[in-house]
Amino acid sequence: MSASANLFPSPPPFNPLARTFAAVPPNVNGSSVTMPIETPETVATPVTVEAPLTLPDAANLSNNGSSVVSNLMRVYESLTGHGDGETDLSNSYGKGPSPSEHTPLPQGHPSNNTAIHKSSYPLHIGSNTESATWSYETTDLPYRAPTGVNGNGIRLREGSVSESSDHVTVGGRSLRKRSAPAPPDSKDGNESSSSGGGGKSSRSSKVRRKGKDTDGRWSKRFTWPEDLHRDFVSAIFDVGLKQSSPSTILETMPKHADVTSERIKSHLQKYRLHRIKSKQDFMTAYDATVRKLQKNGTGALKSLADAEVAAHLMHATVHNHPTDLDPSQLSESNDNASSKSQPHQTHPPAHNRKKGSLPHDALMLPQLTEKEKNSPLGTSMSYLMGLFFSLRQQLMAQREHAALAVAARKLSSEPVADVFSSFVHGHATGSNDSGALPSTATAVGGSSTRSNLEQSTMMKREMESQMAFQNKMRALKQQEVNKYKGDGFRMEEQHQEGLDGGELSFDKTEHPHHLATHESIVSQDYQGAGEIDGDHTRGQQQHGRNRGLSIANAEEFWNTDMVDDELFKFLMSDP
DNA sequence: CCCGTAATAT
DNA sequence: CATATTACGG
Repeated sequence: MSASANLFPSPPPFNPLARTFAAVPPNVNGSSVTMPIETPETVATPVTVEAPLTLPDAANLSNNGSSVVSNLMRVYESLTGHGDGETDLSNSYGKGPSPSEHTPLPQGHPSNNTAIHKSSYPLHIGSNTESATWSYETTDLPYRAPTGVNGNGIRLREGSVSESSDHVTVGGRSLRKRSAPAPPDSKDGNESSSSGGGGKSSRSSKVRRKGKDTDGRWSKRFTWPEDLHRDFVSAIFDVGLKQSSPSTILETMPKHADVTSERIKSHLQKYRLHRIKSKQDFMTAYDATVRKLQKNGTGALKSLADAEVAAHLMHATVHNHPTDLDPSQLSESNDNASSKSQPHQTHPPAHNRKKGSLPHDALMLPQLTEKEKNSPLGTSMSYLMGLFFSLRQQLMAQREHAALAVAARKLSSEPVADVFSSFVHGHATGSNDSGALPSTATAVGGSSTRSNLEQSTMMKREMESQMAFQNKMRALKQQEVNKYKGDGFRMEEQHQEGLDGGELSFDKTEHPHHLATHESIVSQDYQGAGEIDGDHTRGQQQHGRNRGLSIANAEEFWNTDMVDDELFKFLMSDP
């Protein structure tokens, strides 16, 4: 009953946003990703998904409210679909399924669930969150509420469903305002503050007051709805954390009545704090684990969670361990029914697949279960998928560009595409992949070093992963933008010149190849989006054995800069 | 006035 | 306890 638990709901990484992206010329030939449908109990049936995305040109990718990040998040959810949440969805919210056309997912897509809360969102893709589970209610108002209208994101107290209709419009008057800081004894009845004395803030309050004692009472305290939070984060991404200030964010973020600079200021503060704490927690756990690993073999591990997983992967990598992380450890999954066979492996055509090496299969994207989605790995997976799709988009776009611009030239299409597929194919899953990703194992026995990370709340988790994600995306975005510049797109040099805003550079990173603790890791991942520093250390470091991007190693993959350099070089390999 | 941080309130 | 709101100092 902890009401508090819901304040910042810790939902699956991302909520399903409508799969609204409508018609996109399926003409997109080329690679399609094959994803095995994997219902917890049902065995997979391969399905090829045409990513139905529309790719605005580079320009569109960057501005207001249409941050790549949030878009991708939607994209992923859409593609992945939230399982027809057997029950939960019951929520009547989206009762009147907005007339909007959902492009039905490619036939056979597991989730044909509906329950989409439509509403116009910045980009064509989006829609609002349909919050079946989380308690907070987001306003129905379309995001950009017509100025003046108060679309309040104010949280509604317990249970009652908000009707957009009734408006508690309270005439301006701040409900409480505390005046003098300290006079120990003087306790002002703050109830009806006299705006007179102490404070000089002549704030035109926009605070709503509780309408009645009865159920529907507005909570005075504003809580950031998930939507806004995302926009917020996206904004940070766009502008860069270090550049982030209430004002900048405010500009970057889609306008919303309830978002004031002060709110942002506050939120930002919290955001930063969380970031720090998360980083510390992670590093601590990571270090600890690494030490253990150095001593005892990997075998000694009883549980793997979060940082431990990372550490483990790292360790394995360094020691050239073929592939470990036996699924057995990781998955404490609840799959009771299916005992042995791992459904996820839908074996395509044929071919004898050797253990370590994969033939030219299509990239198999596991259908994540709810539980998995919440797990660190699952989350990472999500991002990765988003990344993939995004990249695909980019490629398509580039093809078009190329085709148009230089129809004559032969460099029109071919190269790029192949590179991509080779990437996808060549490095797909290692032997272990098994869609069964860990759901953050719970400590076994007594040695539980409960890392707070496990209990992470949305803020935390989302931030962490998003930061990592954002770093990557930022890089990608930047590169793309650079390319599009001048239209002729030559990839020669990327004299990075920040696009709007300033120069951005992602992580400066070093990749000591030793058993690294802190230093290396820290500098990589958690640097946070938009951290800028003068130093542009192009990742010239070679990632020795990193070449194989196995999905299984999502974490590692994700936490490495390899993506920025290697991958891109790979994908966009220029002539 | 804008920001970041610390102190409070909820 | 976590998060939002205010106060305060640069």
